[in-house]
Amino acid sequence: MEDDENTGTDTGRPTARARNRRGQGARLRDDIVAAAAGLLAETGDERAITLRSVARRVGIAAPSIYAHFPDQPAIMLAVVREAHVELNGALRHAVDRAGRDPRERLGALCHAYLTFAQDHPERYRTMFGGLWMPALGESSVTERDLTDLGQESLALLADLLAECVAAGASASTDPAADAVALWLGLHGLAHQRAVTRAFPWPAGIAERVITPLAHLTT
Amino acid sequence: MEDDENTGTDTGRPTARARNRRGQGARLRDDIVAAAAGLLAETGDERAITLRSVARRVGIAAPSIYAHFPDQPAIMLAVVREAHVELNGALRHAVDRAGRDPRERLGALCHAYLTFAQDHPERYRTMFGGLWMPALGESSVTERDLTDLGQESLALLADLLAECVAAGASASTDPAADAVALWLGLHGLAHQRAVTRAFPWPAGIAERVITPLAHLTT
DNA sequence: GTCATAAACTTACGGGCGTAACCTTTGAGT
DNA sequence: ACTCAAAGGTTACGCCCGTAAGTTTATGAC
Repeated sequence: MEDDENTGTDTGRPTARARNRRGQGARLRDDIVAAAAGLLAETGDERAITLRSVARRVGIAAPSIYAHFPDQPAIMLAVVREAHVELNGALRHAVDRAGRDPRERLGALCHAYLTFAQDHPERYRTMFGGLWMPALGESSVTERDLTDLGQESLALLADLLAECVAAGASASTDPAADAVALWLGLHGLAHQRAVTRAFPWPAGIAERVITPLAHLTT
Repeated sequence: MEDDENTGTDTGRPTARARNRRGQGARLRDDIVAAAAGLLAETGDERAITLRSVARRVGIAAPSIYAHFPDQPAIMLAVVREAHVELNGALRHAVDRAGRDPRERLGALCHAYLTFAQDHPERYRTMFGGLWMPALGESSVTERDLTDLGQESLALLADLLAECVAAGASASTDPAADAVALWLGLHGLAHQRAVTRAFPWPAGIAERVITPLAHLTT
């Protein structure tokens, strides 16, 4: 039936991959991460990211992953790291495009955050859903690896909020702490949107969250 | 080595279960849900809830679950439903104990919500994390089953916020919509706490979220 | 007592998974 | 030209999973 040489085991490798050059072994690492990210985007289910499925997609044998990742959680961590880099880039880009008014810059940041989550729900869920970490002690991923992840975007948010305070656009008395509160509101909205598409959202829910939490002056 | 009669297959049934009486077949259903909930609480990983693991814990054979649940997602839904009932009970209890001052009643509700999430992180994650639903079209669980789940507690929150407005304790102009915003803030905090224990929480983060979102008057 | 039937069991198949142990290709340096 | 290690492949073991098909047990109505 199949004219292929599927003689025995599960070498379900559709795209035979060209072997890398001598020093280029690390390029496979990036391909593995990209494949995992693609798998996540297509299936929307992080359970679909398994050593074998990733290997199949890359076009390599499953054990070949061991040379680059000790674990499946390690792959996850790499995917999440990359996603955070992308998120931070999108946030910075949005802030830069927003001009100089601190209030508009903060608004741009918040909306870019929400847009990112809405455009890539499965990625957002994986970044913050924390499902792949319960087996933490058994995996190669440490707790520090996780806590450091969101700090950059949070710092960006805190900076912009402080800008708003300095410009008189926000009445916050503790921008660093209120930035956390604001982020929590954004996260709640972003996460819930990423989880259930069907929810009776009131109109203008984003502003209803952002304006009070940022203590924006009317 | 094992003096047990493990003759062949995986009937790893440690606690031989007494067969139910004629009309009491539905009691096993409750036991299944309880076992799944226990499994979730102990492992903290909803992936650990599988047909076979649940069956092992109940003390029945895996296929016997089919008589009560068509799916593994169906078990999940039952667990989440029960958890929501429990949450609503806890919220009501807290509100009742809080006396008559609307503002204190609202505060009690919010803190009870956060406490529930902190006391049962894995349950909270499962209730709102939405990991078990990606394979939605393939399972017996419909989208309606999910959207209806949080409505009761949300309605309770909206009622209390309206009470606060009536008593002059809140400046909200649209309690129903602001209740959603307030819930999102609570959810963001609760979820993040349920996901990562290690996070640089500022002091009084809960009030920092609740007070602005509820538009509480100082 | 008998006996239909609810309640649950047994067996078995096919598949996916992680990973240990070993083997092959290939290109760079000599 | 030859080697040798990097990069990756092969095979295989053991485990767990969902579920289809048929079978046993014991309860309660007659």
